[in-house]
Amino acid sequence: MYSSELVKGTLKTIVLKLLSEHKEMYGYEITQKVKDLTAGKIQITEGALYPSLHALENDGLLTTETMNIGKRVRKYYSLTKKGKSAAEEKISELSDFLQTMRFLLDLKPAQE
Amino acid sequence: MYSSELVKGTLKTIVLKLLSEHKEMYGYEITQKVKDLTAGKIQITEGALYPSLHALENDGLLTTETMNIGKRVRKYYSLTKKGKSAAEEKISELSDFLQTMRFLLDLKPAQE
DNA sequence: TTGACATACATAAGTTTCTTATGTATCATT
DNA sequence: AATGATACATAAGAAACTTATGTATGTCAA
Repeated sequence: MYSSELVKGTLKTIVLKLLSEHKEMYGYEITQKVKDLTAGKIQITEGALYPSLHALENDGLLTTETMNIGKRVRKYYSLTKKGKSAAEEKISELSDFLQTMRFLLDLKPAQE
Repeated sequence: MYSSELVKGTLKTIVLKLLSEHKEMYGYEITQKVKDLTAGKIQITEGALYPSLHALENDGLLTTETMNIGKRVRKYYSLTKKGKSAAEEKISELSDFLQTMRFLLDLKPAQE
């Protein structure tokens, strides 16, 4: 598990990335997918995810479709057109950021 | 410039990394170094840096030495022994995290 | 058959870590 | 003498979480 400050800030981008690969996913599914893909190193809590999904929907990046599974309800999220381009931007920004951070971490000792 | 949520959470690790390469640095120097190294893409504000430095010092990871430059004061920070091992841990955690995030971003569309 | 755990949604209070604003002061340049 | 860079500092407010709690269904083992 990574310290939470690190993961903080990447949640929405992760969600947008997953939805750009999966057409539609529901909240709980997203938490499990991330957990699986990262071997448990990133665990999205529901307290973080649901408000985040609601915010993305409010911003018009996601639409929802509610399904009844037996007596339970599932809310499937998918990218809107706006969401697709936002996803691309966010993903590319994060990608760029990762490279910059990689560069910083690879610095060699300054001769002093 | 990256959106601030992204950079959030990496500040202390960046500081520890720089100090593990430079023996001693003062606050303003750190802000300039990061700006230079990242071509302005990461700009650490003083409102973020100074409290963060104070916290690291409080946790026993940094020690300070005050220098007089003309009539001005500079506060040089350097890693303590505890700071050195904390730096290694933080850097390796961030490095691991970057790899995990890279993996997530490289995912291909799931056949659906 | 009941207790534990997984599935599935949701929200609210509290915390951390920033941003933004402000303050003080020195130094160099125009 | 005014501007911008250098150099420290702190405080109020915002953002994005964590932690706790609530509701409810489904599954499985003892």
